[in-house]
Amino acid sequence: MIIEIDFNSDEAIYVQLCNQIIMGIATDQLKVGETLPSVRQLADTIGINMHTVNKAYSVLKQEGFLTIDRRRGAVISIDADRIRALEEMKRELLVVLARGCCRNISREEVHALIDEIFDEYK
Amino acid sequence: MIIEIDFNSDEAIYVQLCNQIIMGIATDQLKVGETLPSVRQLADTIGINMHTVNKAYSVLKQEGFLTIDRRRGAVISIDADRIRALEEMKRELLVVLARGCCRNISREEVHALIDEIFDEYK
DNA sequence: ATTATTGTGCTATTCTATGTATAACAATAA
DNA sequence: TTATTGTTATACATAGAATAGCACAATAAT
Repeated sequence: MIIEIDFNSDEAIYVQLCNQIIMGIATDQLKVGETLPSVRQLADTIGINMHTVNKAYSVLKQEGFLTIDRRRGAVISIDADRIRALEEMKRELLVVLARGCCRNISREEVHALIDEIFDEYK
Repeated sequence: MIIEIDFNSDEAIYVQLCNQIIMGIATDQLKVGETLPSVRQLADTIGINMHTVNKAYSVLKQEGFLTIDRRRGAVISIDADRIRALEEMKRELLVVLARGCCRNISREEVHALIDEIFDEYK
């Protein structure tokens, strides 16, 4: 899987890494059970520090997107807490949709956008 | 309009302020043409520094949610660049929906969530 | 068994963002 | 005239982000 970091972004590198990996899972480019590269390996590939990758992995572990096994390394394994996920999603959507609503983006346009994105996801 | 800041949040105070004001516009609690309190006044009400409020207002001005008039102060006035707003919304939704998709949140559940939120908005 | 690689922990440093604090200025309102 | 406004500038303290180097025990590869 190709990971691209925007070093000019105001978003932290480890956050970008987390988001790209999560989007990789959503698009089925990364499948449950697959292993990610070691922190040193991925850091070398991207050209960043080992600890930055380690932080991303730690966050993903904390959020329940992967487990870290001594033997196999970082393994994709979803801990699907649907209730918490729905609550979190609503909190985030409230902010995102407010911006759109102010710009006169209609309910239908958002629905279309959702479908468009879901078609790319599994 | 009531503004509540969570000082234990990891989100910056000025970002919370921006989001609450934008959500205030979306829920029609703040209407176009209305004026916001002066930076010193609002800072005093919330119990934060003047510059923190000023930064929030500056960001909102930059993003096109209000204009700042010497005479009237900060006035709500939406600069509706729909195309840019749609692009920005898609970028944000890609990240939010990926998290939900991994947690097996269905397309229909998201649509329901969108409707639920839009019912609160204008 | 030896070597290499792994995740993890620790300390340290640099840089940036955030929030607070004063002070000052010109423009406007009272 | 006086008070308040938005704005700008500087300074300081704190926290987060990213890098760097070192070390350790556990595992994999040879």
